[in-house]
Amino acid sequence: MVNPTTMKEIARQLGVTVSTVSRALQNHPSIGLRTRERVHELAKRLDYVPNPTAINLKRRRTHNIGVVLPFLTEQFFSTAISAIEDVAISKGYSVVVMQSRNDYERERLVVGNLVKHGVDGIIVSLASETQNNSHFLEVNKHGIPIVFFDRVARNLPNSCVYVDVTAGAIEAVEFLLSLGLSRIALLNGPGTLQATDERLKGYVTVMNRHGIPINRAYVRSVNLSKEDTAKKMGELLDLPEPPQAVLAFNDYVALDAMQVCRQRGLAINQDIYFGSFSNLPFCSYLEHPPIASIEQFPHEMGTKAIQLLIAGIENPEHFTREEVVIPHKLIVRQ
Amino acid sequence: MVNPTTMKEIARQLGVTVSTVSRALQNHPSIGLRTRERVHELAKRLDYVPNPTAINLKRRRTHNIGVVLPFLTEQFFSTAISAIEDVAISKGYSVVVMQSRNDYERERLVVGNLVKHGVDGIIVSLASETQNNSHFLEVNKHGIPIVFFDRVARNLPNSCVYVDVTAGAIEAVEFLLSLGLSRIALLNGPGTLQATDERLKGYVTVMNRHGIPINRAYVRSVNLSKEDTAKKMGELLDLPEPPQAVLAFNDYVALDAMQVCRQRGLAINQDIYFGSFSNLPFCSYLEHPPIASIEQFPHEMGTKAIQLLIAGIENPEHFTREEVVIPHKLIVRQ
DNA sequence: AAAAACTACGCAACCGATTGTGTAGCGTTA
DNA sequence: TAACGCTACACAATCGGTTGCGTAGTTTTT
Repeated sequence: MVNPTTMKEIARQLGVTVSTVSRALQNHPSIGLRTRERVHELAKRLDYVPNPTAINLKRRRTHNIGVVLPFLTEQFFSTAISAIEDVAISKGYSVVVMQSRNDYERERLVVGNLVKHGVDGIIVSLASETQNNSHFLEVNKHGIPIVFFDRVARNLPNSCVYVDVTAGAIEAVEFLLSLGLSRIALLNGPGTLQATDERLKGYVTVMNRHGIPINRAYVRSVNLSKEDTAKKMGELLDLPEPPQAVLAFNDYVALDAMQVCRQRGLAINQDIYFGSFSNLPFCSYLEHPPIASIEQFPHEMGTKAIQLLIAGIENPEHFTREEVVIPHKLIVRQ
Repeated sequence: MVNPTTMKEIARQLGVTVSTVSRALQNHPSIGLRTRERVHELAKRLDYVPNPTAINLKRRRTHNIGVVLPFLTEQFFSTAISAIEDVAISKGYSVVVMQSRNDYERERLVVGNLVKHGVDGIIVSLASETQNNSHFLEVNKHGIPIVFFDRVARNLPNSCVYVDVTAGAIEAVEFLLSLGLSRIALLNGPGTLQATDERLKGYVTVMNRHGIPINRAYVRSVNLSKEDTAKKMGELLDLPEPPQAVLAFNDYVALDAMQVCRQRGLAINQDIYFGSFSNLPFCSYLEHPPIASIEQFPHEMGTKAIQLLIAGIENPEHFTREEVVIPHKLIVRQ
């Protein structure tokens, strides 16, 4: 069953040395034509597959790239990974995935695993609970390049790829205002996420710009769980003057919030409007989707992230920190 | 920047041999307490991380598991991977993902990559276009265990995990009939997929059971692309006597087909009903979801698949082919 | 006090490749 | 024909660990 065909075996059967076999398989010019042919032939007959581990040991490279993100099941991330995997394969790398589940401890753990595992580089989208970046400093100390995407840590010396969420939030809020909706709530993400601050900043900017006083009760944080979103949305609706529109942290939050609205008999895009981030593909199947969503192009983000990472892996000497801002786009639905 | 601290370096600084360092780090009893402590101390000071590649080479194990499936972006698969990754981590393995994009050639390629990569085992959900399994025989020849899940190849000597789709189809069709709908169409998958046959078998079984003649025009195959689904659904609606209900290959097909219906002014769950497979979570956000869906429990499938695989990796001598049938469940909505 | 038994390491082979260098054997050149 | 140069391999170190076995030096046993 097992097939431990090694160069040594081929060498033994042919009465030559391992180095000859190695060179023959690489078509090294210093090996005679006859010998080369015999080696290739026998290798094929014995189903020889070079041992990648041995080669990695010699080359001090594994051609493995680790990817750490909150949830594989969120389409935003699976789309990004899909793009990452695509580029990786085309460049001869493999992708090792680990999910943090938005849990700081688990993020530490899996990042450590990747280092122990011996990846050549790591791509990370931060867990929402992460407030401490020491585990990444650790990775840097080992000379393993990191690239952050979407949920980035801009205070670290690593490259990152993200969209200008503040600008996106500004566009989204402006759009909602342009519909004549002035009572706009913000169902924001957890305070640990930079993306949360940025959305808030955009929101505040627009409100100020239009001289609309900010209603503190309209601004709420959710921990991204369905339950918390439902609770916070309920609180918004219970307000004496409930919002006419809600800008949600992302489509998942929007959907969960919209469900609460429907349960209370509110008609989406009529009694209440939603704006959100991500523009997830399945929203196109909804009869009443969020009226506007900021597309963040996860495919492009993933692609850019791995390109930066591979560049960093293959040219460590020319490494320079880069911040790539992927253009976002306001998608208005029907 | 780079940190190539090796045992050799530790040994040199401490004036002992590498074997002593190795044993000290493993807390081998034959190493004196004093020496052991000094080694541990220095190792920590130098940020020593054992080189996994070297260890893998010695142990002839990489603790890597390859997973090949059509699309990471389909929630059914990302849920399965998520479960796989979870178990993998808890057992000390890492997951390398590759998507086949339902393309036979790409499947061959990535399976080959995984072998070259040196994974300890592979989990596969077949590409819809795959009609030839020689690439898996190749893998078997190298003694690398494989476990198939969901889209399985039952003619190979490998274990597999799947749901009884035929039984699911039977339940779904029976349910549609119980609603008084007798003109039921089947928007099936590609003929290369075993799952397609099984759905057909279930469909035929119920129709025969109820003495309903099978209308050949009601049974169509789609290649799972949105366009093809739209085309075939359109053809169904153009029939002189269009179906009252459609059993779709999965939720994606159902959604694409439903969209065509809506565009033609048909009300879902009123003018036409849909049954499908997968019960994707986001269907719960739809106002008019497919009335019934067969839940296939991707999380359980993934979990079972990797358990079988790891068992096969760790006890190759007791390997026995297993076919695990995960119980499905008919979900009726609202 | 000599033999036996430990203790605490060192030595060296090994995992499966890659690669720099050394060298027979043969044909060329002068 | 002796010196020289090629061709086509072999030898051996190396990547970074693991592990069986051997053995000084010390302690325990008789």
